[in-house]
This record gives sequence, structure tokens and C-alpha cells, in this order.
Amino acid sequence: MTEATKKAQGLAGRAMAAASAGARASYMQGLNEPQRAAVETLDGAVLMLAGAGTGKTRALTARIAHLIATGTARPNEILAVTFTNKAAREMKHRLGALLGEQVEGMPWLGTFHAIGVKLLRRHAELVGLKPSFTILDSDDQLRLIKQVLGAFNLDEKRWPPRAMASLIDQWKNRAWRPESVPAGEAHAFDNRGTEIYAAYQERLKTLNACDFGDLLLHPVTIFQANPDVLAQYHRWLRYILVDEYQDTNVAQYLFLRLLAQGHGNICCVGDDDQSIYGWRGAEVGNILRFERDFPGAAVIRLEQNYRSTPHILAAAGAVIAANQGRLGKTLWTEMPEGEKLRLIGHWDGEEEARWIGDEIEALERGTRGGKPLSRDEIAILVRAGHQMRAFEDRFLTIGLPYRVIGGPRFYERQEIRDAMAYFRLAVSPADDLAFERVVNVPRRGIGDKALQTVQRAARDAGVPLMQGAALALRDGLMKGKAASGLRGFIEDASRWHDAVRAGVNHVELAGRMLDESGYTAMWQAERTPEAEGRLENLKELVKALEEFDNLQGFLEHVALIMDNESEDAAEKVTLMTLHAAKGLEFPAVFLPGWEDGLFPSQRSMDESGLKGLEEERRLAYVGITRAERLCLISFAANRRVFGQWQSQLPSRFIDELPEDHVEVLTPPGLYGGGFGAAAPARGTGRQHVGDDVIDAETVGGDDGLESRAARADVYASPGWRRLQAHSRQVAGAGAVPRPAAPTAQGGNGVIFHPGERVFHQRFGMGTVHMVDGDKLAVAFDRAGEKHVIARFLTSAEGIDDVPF
DNA sequence: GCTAGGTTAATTTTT
DNA sequence: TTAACCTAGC
Repeated sequence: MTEATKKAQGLAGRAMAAASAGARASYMQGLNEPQRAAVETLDGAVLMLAGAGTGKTRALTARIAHLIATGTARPNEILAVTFTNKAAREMKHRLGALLGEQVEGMPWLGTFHAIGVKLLRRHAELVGLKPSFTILDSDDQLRLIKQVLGAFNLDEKRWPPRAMASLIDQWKNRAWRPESVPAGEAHAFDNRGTEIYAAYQERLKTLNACDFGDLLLHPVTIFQANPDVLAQYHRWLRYILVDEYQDTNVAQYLFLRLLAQGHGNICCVGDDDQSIYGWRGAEVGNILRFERDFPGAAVIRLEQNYRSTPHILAAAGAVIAANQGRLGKTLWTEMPEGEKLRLIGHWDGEEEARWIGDEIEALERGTRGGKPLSRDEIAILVRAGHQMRAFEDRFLTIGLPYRVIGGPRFYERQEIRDAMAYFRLAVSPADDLAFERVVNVPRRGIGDKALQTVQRAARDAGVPLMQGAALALRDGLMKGKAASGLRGFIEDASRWHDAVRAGVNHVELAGRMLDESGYTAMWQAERTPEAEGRLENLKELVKALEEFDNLQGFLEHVALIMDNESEDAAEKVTLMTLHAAKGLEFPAVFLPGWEDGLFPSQRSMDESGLKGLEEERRLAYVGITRAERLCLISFAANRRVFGQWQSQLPSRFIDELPEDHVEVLTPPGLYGGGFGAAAPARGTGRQHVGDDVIDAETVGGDDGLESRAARADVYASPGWRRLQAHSRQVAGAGAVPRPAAPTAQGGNGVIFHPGERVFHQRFGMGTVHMVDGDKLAVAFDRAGEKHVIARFLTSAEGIDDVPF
């Protein structure tokens, strides 16, 4: 954009401001009172507590429009941050409708990471990088960590690179640099965690690269160490808006706080009740603490819900009310009452899937709850990915079209990443990670040994691998297939690099690289449907290149845009995780698998105790509030978990559903029904039993199913403890104990100590040897020493205390 | 260097 | 149960 047009737009903005003083500006129309307050309270700190479905994006975009229309800020003075590209796109799109062309003048609207990159390119040298740094995704990151770990001579079994990667991520989420990792954390990785972290950062610097965490951490470092730079941005970015504030981690929080220093014009939008990403570093505390962080902040609650019926809101509200320390909101709506939620128990997961399939068909026909629904209007939200299989199986057999949201994204697919590595090599032959990725893809006879030779040559000469390879060849270190393969590869790569420099059309070059490298041929040779798909994807990739001026621009862009929104016109039922569903809405929502241990997830409770349970509860809240008109919750009494049949208890969240808003369904002939507290009484002889009487007799012959009708609140009861102890004894006979002691509930997770006696469902009794987070080394009496995860253990201490 | 068979471990996911 | 990863043998 030219200076002239910018100026013109600025003028237009002010003209609009003048106009809006009289007539209500269009963006204000239809806003409710709190929304309007959120739009008009421009100066100072504002916390917009926006419940599910209360029109926060609308308020947020109107606020930006208002900032501009009133001349309070110019488009380029507004920093508007989101978490996902999707959210950024959505905001830009909706602003476009309000502002027209002016949206293009908002360079600071984007994801945290995109904005981080932008800042970092400008000030890279302040953290020892060149502005042309490359961005590694998690795959590259892992490979690099593997290399770094190699130098530390750690047992890969005990200290897996993946664990190091997630440790580094966590540390970066908390804005800890290698030197600032607290001493208390330093025991990680055999006491060498911080050392490894430092070495990894060193490697990154040498490679002139950043991982995703760095995109936030480096800017924070820069601002902290360079007040003059920060002061510049205080002048430039006068108004800050943050979406999904409850999802911010410490690094993001610091980033925002640094930028808001001084003018203090920061508006954070979020909902503490929808904070579901604690496990990846999000700190609900950030939003809970907002008023203390920004004294005098205005807190505006958006509570009128435009999405769901009163029954749905009441149910969601009752569930979330069980959480402590909320900021508190009460959603209300003017919608017609609608239908109660429906709750149903099933014998097992398969039956649940069958029922949901039938129910969907009934909804489509309109024989359930009024007018017919289209498949697009129906979603099934599960806690964990593995729950999806049962539904996929069922839907395939009955021919119900469905789409799965989530799964590997386009740019994470192997073929796409391979192709990208070729592109990267063409742009920068010194990209060692790319070199390693494709030097032997397709097979060129360059195996581990050859690669080691190349690495040694490169290290000795202090040059990148590509040059090291040339040196190794020159010095005759390679022979046979490896030598010829490598020679061909180097020649190709240098030819492509020349082509990039000569400015050969990048789309054409990309196609040529894939052909000349033999990469396309490799997949063609496979002749499987899967390979077909991969070739399709490659074509799509090359097509995507057309939108960019050159390969560099494309690579830069792709590093940050990792999503895969494949538009698919066909009407399909949506299948996805609860996490993936945040922010979405559907007329009808199925919430299957509400069983303790699955949802709330045992692991979450074991690892994070009450905090984990509360996050699970928020997930339940998110799930229910996705529904506009119909919400169908179900659970199964038996489920196959890791190939073993396990009996399940209804989720404790079911007990928290308000009876007045829930209709309990009872399929004829199968169940005696029962609400919440009571698991369905079964025709198969199982019955609801009191706290102290647990029927643990095996039914159905040798199918391993264990009858365990029980109340969810039975956990703490003597009966439950007895059952547990009993299960241990009969474990060999097919009755399987729950993966971890439910004594974990209500407090911190079960904590195991060295020396403690424990029980494992496969290995039997053993003694804890060593503890590292949730991983333990246990010497089993019969099975010998094994490394196991805490959740598969139950404490066997005091087992004799349990009376029978 | 590749492949087949054994071992291992098992949420949630964005950038 | 199963999928990913590793190791041993060709």
C-alpha cells in the first residue's frame, strides 16, 4: 500500500468517526448492552468475560472498528492476537466486512507466533540470529534434539528424545531460558536437562533457526533486555486485543504485559470456564489474575447466549458450578425452552456407537425432536481420538457419511514434508535438517554409515552437510552405491539451487525437483491407493505455490500455517475431539463415553489431581455448550481398553447434571434405567447395589466382563476399596482393576515412592525402584524390572488393611 | 541397507 | 488391540 492510500484511509476513518457521532455506526447495531460497553470502553485495561455463544467475536471486531472509526487508533496501531490461524482469518474476514480495505492496513493482526516472527525478523540480531532464520516445526525439532542428545551419551530408552522435546517446550512455555530454569527443575534428564537445553539452543543458533517456542520467547527476551526497542513498540502499538486469553501461557502473558506497559490499553477476551489447554502450558491463572495484573481494569461479562436452549445452558451451568475459583458467569438466553438433554447408558462401546448411528438416522428423518436435521448439523464429540474408531466402524457399515476433524494436517504429512525439504535445500543448501531428511528419500543407497561419514566430514571442516558430502566424496571416503547416490544428489541439489538464484519460475522448478529427484516416481512405483493420495497431495502442494512470488516466500509462510481446512461440500456428520470442538456449534451434539477414567480422563486426574479434574469438567462444559438444540450424553458399562475388557462407571459429571433438565432414555428390554447416581440396572442379572455391596461376579461366561454396577460416589466408600482389592486378587482371572487407584481423586494424583509396593495389571506385584514424573522403574516379583507409567499401577501398600 | 518380526506403551494439540 | 518403533538377520 502506498503512503497516499494510507493517508486517504486515515482520513476516511476520521470522516466515519464524525459520522458515527450522530447516527449509530453500523457495527454497533444489534449489540446488547454489555457488548456495547465492551466496544466503547476503549482506554485502559478491559477484561471481556465472554461465555460460550455470547457473541464475543462480534464484540471484538466491533471494538476494533470502533477504535478506528473514532480515530482513537489507526489500523496499524492495533495489535490483535489470536491463537490459531483460523481465528485470525475469521477476525480478519469479519473486520473486512466492517472496515473494507482498511483491514489490509492492520499488520499486527495475527497469531502469537506470526506476530512473534515478525518482531523477530526485525530484531533477530539481538538474540544472535540472522533475520533470515528458518522456523523448525516439531518434526525438525525432534530430529535436532536427537542429535543433541547423542552427544550426551544418555540411554535412549530411559531418556527418550520426545520427552526432552516436551520438556523444552514446557520450559519455553514458561519463558525459561537455559540459564533461568529454576534449580528445582534441573533434576530432569539425569540432572542434565538444562545442559541439554543449552546445547540445543546453541545448535539452533548455529543453524540460524528457531523452534515454535522461540518465536515467543525470543521477543520476550528482546523486550526485556532492550528497553529502547520495547519503548518503540509502546509508541507504535497503542491498543492491544487478545482473544482466548484463558489459553495464554506464561511466555505469552509476559509478552503481552511487556507490550501493555505504559499505555495499559489492553483488552483481553476469554472465558475461564473454557480453559482446556492447561496440559500444554496455558495458565488459567492469567485470566483469573487479570484485575490484579491491571489494577482498575474494567470487567465486562457477556452472559446473554445466542446459541443454546435454556435446558442446555442450565445443564452446562450446573456442571461447571462444581469448579472452584471461577470468575463466575451465568448464561441466559431468550431462546425457546426446547428439549431436555438426553442421557442413556449402554452395555458396551459398540452398542453406544450403534445407538448413535440409529439416532442420527432418526434425526435426519425428523422422527426425533421435530424437524429433520441435516448431517452437517450433527456432531459427535469424544474425549480421546481412540474413541472415534467405534463410530467410524459403525458409520462405515451403515453407510453414514462422516468427516473426522483433526488428525494429521496437510503440512505434517510425510510427502509434504519431504517435498518441503527439497524446496528448502534448493533455497538454502546449508539446511542440514532438510539434507538429512531427503538425502536418502527416495533410496539412494545412503544409509546410516554413509550419513555418519558425511557428518564427520562436515564437522571436521566446519561446514554444512551438503558441503561435507562433497568433501567426503572428494576425499574418497565413500564408495559404491553410497558414493554414486550422494554424487547424484549433490549435483541435483546444486543445479536446483542455481535455478533458484537464476530466478527460474518457482512452480515449474518445484515440479522439476520432485521429478528429477525421483520422489514422484517413488510413490508412483508403489501403486497403492495410499500412494495415490500422496501424489494428489503433492500436486496440491505445487498448486499452492502459485499463490506466492517465490519459494522463499512460500517456505516462510508455510512454517506458520499448519492447518488443513479442506472444504468438503458433501453433507457429513462431524466426528472430533472435545478439544477440537471449542469455538464451534452444532444443532445436535452427541457426547459419548461419559465414564469415569475415560471422561474425566484418569490420566489427567492422576497427573494433575483436582486441577486436572477441573479442567476435565471445563471440557464437559465446552462439550455441552457446543449444542444449540439437542445434546445427547451417553456412557457404556463395558469398554475395551487396550484390548482388555473393562467395566466402567458412569462419569461423575453425569451426577452433576441437573435432573430437571435431563431426560433419561431407557431402551426397551435392556435397562431398568436410572439417573446419574445409578448405573443402568441390567437384565443380565446385574443390579444397582448399595455402597457397601459390590457385585463383582463375572457374567457372560469367560468374556471377562465384570459386573460392577455402582454409584460414582462409591469411590471413597469401603465397598469400592474392597472391590479394588478384590480386583487385584482376581486380576489373573479376567477381572481387571481400574488402571489407577481412584484414591487419586479429590486431591493430588497418586504419588509413588521408591520402595513402595505396587500392583500392575500385567506384571503383578512389584517394588518401585525409581520415579521420574509419571514414569517409574519397578522391580516386579515375577516379571523382573520394567519401566511403566504410573497410571498402570495401583498402590499395593496396606492392601491387608482392606477388610473383606 | 532393507525387511520382518518382536517389543512397547497407550489423552487432549496449536504454532 | 494396535500402531509405532527398534533390532536382528538377510
